[in-house]
Amino acid sequence: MRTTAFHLVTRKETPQDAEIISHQLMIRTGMIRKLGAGLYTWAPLGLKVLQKIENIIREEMNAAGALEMLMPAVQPKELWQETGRIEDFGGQLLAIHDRAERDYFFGPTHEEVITDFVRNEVNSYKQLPINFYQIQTKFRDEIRPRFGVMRSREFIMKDAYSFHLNHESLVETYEKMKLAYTNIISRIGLDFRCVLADSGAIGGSGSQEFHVIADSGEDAIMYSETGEYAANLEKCEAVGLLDSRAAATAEIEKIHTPEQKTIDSVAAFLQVDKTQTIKTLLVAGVDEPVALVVRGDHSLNEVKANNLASVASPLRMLDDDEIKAVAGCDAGSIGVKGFKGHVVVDRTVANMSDFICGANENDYHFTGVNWDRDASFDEIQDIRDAQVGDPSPDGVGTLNVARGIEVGHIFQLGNKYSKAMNAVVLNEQGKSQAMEMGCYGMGVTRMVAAAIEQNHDDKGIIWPANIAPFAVAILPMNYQKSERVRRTADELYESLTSQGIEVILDDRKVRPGFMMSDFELLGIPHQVIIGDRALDENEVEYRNRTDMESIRVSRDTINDFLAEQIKA
RNA sequence: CGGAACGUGGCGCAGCUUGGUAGCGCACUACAAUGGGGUUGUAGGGGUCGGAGGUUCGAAUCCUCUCGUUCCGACCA
Repeated sequence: MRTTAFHLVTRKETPQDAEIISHQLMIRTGMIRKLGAGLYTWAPLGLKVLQKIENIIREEMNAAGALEMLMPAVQPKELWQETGRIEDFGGQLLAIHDRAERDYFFGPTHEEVITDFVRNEVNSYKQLPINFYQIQTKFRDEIRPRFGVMRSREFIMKDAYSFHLNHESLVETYEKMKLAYTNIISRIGLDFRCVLADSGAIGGSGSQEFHVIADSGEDAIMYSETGEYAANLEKCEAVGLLDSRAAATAEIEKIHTPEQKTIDSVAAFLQVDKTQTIKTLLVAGVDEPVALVVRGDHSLNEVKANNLASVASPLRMLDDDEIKAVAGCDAGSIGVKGFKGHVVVDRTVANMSDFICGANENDYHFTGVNWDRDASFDEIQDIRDAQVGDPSPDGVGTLNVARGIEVGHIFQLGNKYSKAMNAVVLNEQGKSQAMEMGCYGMGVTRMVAAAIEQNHDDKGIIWPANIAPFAVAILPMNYQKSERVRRTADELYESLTSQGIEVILDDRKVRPGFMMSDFELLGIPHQVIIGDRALDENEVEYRNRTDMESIRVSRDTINDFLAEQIKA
């Protein structure tokens, strides 16, 4: 490709509305352009990268035995009524209708459609297991799209759905998909981690997420520093920190604590460590208000709380008026002693003694509180966020934290959808049986952004070799006037192209500095600078985008040299 | 959805307080010089100021409504 025949529009200035580096660089290089909130046009340059990622995904999915197909993006509302997921997805569903006022959703995911397809196509256990996938545009009406294509509303996802006669078969395919995902992200060239995850609105029994490690990641990944354990913070088990409850040593005492409304201020006021205090949070429950109790220095894990049977879903904190009605005081003084309602305590809290809590009366706290003697709880649950330094749940090492970008999520769905939609097969005994399902998502457009987050410097993108839009950039100095430079550049271009190497030759009439800056921004892995200066010695210059060190290479051997570099 | 801000050529911004029918940088076009790190000069093209309504002799500027965008919080590939 010659730049004059390509669409290359770079920008020197950082766009004002781009927060993170990948978004900035994608706009500056001209890979994407914004059409509206969370809507992006993929320019030819961006699409090249996107398609490379798609192809890697295809190859690995095919190799893992999955079958590519394509389902409609627009889905009849009736399908969603069958599974009752309209509520789960809520406002994220883009509702549309046709001229006859029939209702549709623009698909945010395709469990319903595939299950409908399979219930009609698959009738016998002999057709199982089977795994279908597609690479397709999805739409989720995100409340807050941001970070360019990292969290856009319209995006491209690879989604796969597997069907099985039994759980063992599901697990087998699940493991295959896990391996395929590992291969895909490795081939793309990114540093990632597979972690335990909450299944959220998709549902099912078990799931794992694939996170590309990057400081700008929206998720916190907890991992054992010395072991194998890794989990999304929202899923990461927080072990109880006290082995057993010490005997009570203090008498309960009501203390006047004027204007002390936060754990920090109460602890400072009473001159105790925050670990001696507890925090009581009131949320809406299924039957009655629920008090969720965590240690003062811990934070409530809302995903875990949301998953509790006694807690109303979605999780909702009581507002000031409700708190007053339930506890008889304001939010800063709630406590467990005398609390009327369902009380859920964190594992750590269950083992505390002589602790401090609110007195359910404004400006008063209790000290020396002890379970059984002074207060009681209904359940012990893991409801807090794990913290750096906590013991790893698998007993190996302690936890540390990293930021991650979720690029993939695999689920063991079980029969949630097949039961709801009556997707059954006849088993060997001729009996009707709901199929077991797995589903496996991967954010294709997000992967592009994640790759940039992980591979850039102050000059621009540094593409991993397997997804670079071009492998080689030929940068001729004074292409327009120097016959010699022009001929050398053209010859090299033809030669590399004929070998199937993707080359971009910058034949624009621009100054050297401009051209070099542009290609540093674009991040093409291998760059060849052709100028009269080196040609005087029958040489050209080679630079690798990673280290940017110039190497003089003979004009006669540059072709082989490049082929070697690309292979390496 | 709650909180904040912004909307002026393709991009980044000034002008708005103290109304008098638009300006700067980048980009773009032409010519010339330059020719190894976003060079320089000259000459150009392009906007009626998000939209609607109002106040006024007169509105980018004041008022009202509306649409859009972005940022901070709860969701997800």
